[in-house]
Amino acid sequence: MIQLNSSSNAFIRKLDAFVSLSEPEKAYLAQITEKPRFVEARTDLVSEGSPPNGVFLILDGFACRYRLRSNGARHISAYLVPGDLCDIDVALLDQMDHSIGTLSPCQVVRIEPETIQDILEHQPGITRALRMCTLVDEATLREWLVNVGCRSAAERIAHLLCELLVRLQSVGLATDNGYDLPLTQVDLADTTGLSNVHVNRSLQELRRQGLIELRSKRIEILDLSTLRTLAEFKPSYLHVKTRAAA
Amino acid sequence: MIQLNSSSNAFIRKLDAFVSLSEPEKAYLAQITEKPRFVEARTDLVSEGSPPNGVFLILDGFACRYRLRSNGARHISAYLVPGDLCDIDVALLDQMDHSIGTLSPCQVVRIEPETIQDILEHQPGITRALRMCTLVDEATLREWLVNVGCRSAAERIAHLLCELLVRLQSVGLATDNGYDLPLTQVDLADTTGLSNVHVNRSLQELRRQGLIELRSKRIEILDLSTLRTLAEFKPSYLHVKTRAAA
DNA sequence: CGAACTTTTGATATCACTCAAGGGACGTGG
DNA sequence: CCACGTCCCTTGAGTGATATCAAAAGTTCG
Repeated sequence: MIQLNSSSNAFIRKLDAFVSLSEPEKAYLAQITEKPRFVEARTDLVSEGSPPNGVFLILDGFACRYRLRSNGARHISAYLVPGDLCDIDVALLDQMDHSIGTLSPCQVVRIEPETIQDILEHQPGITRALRMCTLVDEATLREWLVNVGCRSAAERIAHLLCELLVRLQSVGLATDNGYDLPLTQVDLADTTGLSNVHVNRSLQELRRQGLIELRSKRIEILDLSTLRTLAEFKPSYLHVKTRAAA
Repeated sequence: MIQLNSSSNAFIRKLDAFVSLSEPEKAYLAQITEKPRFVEARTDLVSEGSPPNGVFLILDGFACRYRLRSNGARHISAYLVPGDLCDIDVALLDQMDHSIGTLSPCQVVRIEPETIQDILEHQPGITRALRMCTLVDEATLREWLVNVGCRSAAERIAHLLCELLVRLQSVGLATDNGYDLPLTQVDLADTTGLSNVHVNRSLQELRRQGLIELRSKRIEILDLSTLRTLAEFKPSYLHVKTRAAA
């Protein structure tokens, strides 16, 4: 288990893992993130079509980027887990091309455009870490595209579960093999491009093979090695120093 | 037809459309991009696993980002068309998590890390334009994910064709309804997550409906409005001032 | 003119979807 | 504390879109 510093939070831990922040940098980040706001599940933080206004940082809970099709179908294109920040350059655009909403109850900080500007101008270390975050977000998006584009249902789900294990471990929110997963099967379906019925059956298949245990929003990965092989999961795209090298 | 300035190229045209470059900025970019290199089709510019070294700019032809699965399957996660530059911050990472290769014969410029550094430090206007390019690339990736995740075969292909029309128009390489498309049906299959056989049948379906004409690497869109409706294509994610508003 | 690649066609197989309904779990109000 | 509603998970049956395999026809290019 990663030992949590009381003055730390998921965001600081995540950035620190990328660039080894100095104490003043940590203090700066702690000050910015000190008053999180509670947001209920299934609430939009940013809506498609609206002008971007500041940037959101998730400190607890799961949020996502998503789009709605005209037939009502939702597609989730990214998860925002604790420590994740939406794009720092988003102010350059005149309107959002997707929405951001919570999936579970969340602790959220909204960062003002002026603060972002201040970081970009006067905090090179933090800026560097944030740029790396953006690159990793992009790599993750590419990985999801590959996932949906050419893997079977069970493989897609397995890949997603492996990815979340690494991401949550890197912010101290997962044990060696398990983590809280506050998503419904419908959420997973909208993420993987499958129907909820088929997600259900694929999860059962993973359980039947003894790879995972999943109930009441908690997952334990019973056989990580086989699950990784099945999903062809190679964590390098996350650019995290994994504790257990693949 | 967009009238091409002889001192201009696709890259300058693209950036200029985002931020209205000054003459000195255009001159700076012209100087950087003055000696393109010819690269044959199906050649890697950057390989997965290798450390990034400089950044590539496509001035003519089609390239792509792709990954290979262990079973040999390829998935294409982005097209690089004339004017497109791969990520300016890529030097922050220690190794590439995907490959970049040409699909058709290309004119390519390699930009040194020092040049990128110089731009980021001393060319705020250009930097701003490049940051917008990155945001658009990310939005495009999200759109592709939605495409593969929840559209039918014909819709996916239609969407891709609509996107390319807008992107190529923005750099003066498409007429109102047509452009050169130097891709094989296998390339399209690896992009859309379909089999090449099914791409072929879907293209026939689009032809049969009188929506497109496609032969010998040239596509004419015969009924753009219907094609857009079919694909549910909304070009806002490209953040381009389209000549024909949707 | 032949070799290699690309597109097209046909036949069959399969994965995943849809529709429909039953069974839990959880919270709320009586 | 029970009754009820709601949301989520699960199961079954039937369907459909897309994959796979195989081979023919067309194209490109040295």
